[in-house]
Amino acid sequence: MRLKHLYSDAPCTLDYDTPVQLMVATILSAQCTDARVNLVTPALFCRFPDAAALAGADLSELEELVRSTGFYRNKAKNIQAACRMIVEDFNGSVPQTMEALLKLPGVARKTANVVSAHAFGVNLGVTVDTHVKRLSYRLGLTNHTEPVKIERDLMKLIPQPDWENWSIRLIYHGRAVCNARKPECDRCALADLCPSAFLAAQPEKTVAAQG
DNA sequence: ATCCCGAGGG
DNA sequence: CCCTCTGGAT
Repeated sequence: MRLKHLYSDAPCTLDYDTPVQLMVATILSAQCTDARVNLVTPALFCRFPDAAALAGADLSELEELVRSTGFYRNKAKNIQAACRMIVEDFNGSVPQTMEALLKLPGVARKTANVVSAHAFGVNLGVTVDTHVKRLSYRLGLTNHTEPVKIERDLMKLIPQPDWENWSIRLIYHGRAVCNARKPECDRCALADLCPSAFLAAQPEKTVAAQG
């Protein structure tokens, strides 16, 4: 199995003006679809365009602006705290190491991976989220259930010289094509190699089979 | 009802 | 491991 063949027609970049905006949008995307994040970010970044503005924002106004993305109280508080830390400790820029990124409130491994890959073109690791787990399991890329072991297995399959964006591609493919409810095997580049593809005609059995 | 590019805390 | 936080789409 060569992951080189895992090409989706999905964009591997998120179009935001600055790394700070990308980080904010990524925090907002937790347990929330991109479409809804894209609905709130224009007004959000018009009102509070950078880390300094977000750091000084009125918290309740910030909460209202991001309300529809869910978990909005946590997200607003974390975004503001992260931006304050960026202003005070990181010279106004999103830090570029995993160690520093993890210090930002609301940023853990998954968000750090996505921010780094999108904003800086550097993969700090393979993000093993619910989508990547499902995709890896269906494709038989791993026998394991622990994210650390799945990550290790995936690392072996990713072409190392140019593995930038692979973390993102895996997530996106798992979300958009190899999705939980109705996997779109007819537009999956790996369908002919996938032991689960034939179940696509019976989506309820596919989901049940994944446990 | 179930899920969504999760994080933080116990 | 568990739980909580939240709104919206399907």
